[in-house]
Amino acid sequence: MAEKKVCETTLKAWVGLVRAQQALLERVETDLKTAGLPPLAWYDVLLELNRVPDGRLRQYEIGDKVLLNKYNCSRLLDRLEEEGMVQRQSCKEDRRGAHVAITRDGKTLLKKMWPVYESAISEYFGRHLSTPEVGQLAELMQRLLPKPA
Amino acid sequence: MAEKKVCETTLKAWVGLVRAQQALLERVETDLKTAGLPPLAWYDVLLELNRVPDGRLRQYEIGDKVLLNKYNCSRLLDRLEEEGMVQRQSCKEDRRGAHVAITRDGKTLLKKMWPVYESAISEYFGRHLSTPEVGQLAELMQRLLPKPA
DNA sequence: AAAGATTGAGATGTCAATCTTC
DNA sequence: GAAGATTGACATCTCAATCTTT
Repeated sequence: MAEKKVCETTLKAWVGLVRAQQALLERVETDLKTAGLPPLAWYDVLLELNRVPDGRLRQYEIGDKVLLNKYNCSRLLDRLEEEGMVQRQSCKEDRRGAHVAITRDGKTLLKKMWPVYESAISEYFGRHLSTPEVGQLAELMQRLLPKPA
Repeated sequence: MAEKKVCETTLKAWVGLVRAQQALLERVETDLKTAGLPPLAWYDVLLELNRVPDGRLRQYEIGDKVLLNKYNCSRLLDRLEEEGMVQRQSCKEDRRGAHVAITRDGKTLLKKMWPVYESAISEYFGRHLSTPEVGQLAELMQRLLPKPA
């Protein structure tokens, strides 16, 4: 609880970070929508599911990885399941919860979204930074993330 | 329309930027809520109004500065007005729209929110970066913002 | 027709309460 | 009691339609 003051440059960096990321995300979402594709949140969830060998995770694991609270996670998965992108499966080891598995349609959607997403990242983000700059930025962002400990 | 590919480090920086900013904002909002204060969006609007000499702006000017679309701007100002933080005034020069003016209560709220906000920025953001790093970050973010031209 | 702004309807987010299993 | 998850009620966001003035 240090309650320290903040210098002018720090404030400028903070405001820049918030505004830039906000504007960037908005552009990416617009591109996805224009292409008739679902929002980035869908991509995030499907990507995490696709990463693991058996293509399924517990709901709370998804929530942790994608930075979703439990309410939103429940409801986002409702929509994904309704559209057939994931499937909830009862969990033998822990009957409180369920597994969430990516479906074939979910994998197909992932493949359809990536080109649009990648193109947007390049156009609005990568294009404006040099190689050392993205390295530096990646390192700084890593440090700002909450400790996983 | 370059449609370029994106290298691994760029992707890492992008994901880090999104995740870090998301986590940071969430912590700041939590601190404000814990202190019994309204969300950051209120602060942003009131701050912009407080910046200008006569303490009032057209609605679309606020929308531009705070990166709000017109729907949200209308409704956010409804809430601010309902709580007596701003006041809509008819605009003589352009009768399509109105001026939005910050009230005495609005200024008071601004003063109450800042210590909590500043403390959160320091704790979650400034604390983790060196002076040259915040400078670099500010510069990069500036470059990523949409051109004002 | 375009710009500034509002509104209704529907989608999504949030909080507190609840349920089941650990 | 705590963890995983769901649900109802309410807040907020989003889109399309609308209105007025330029």
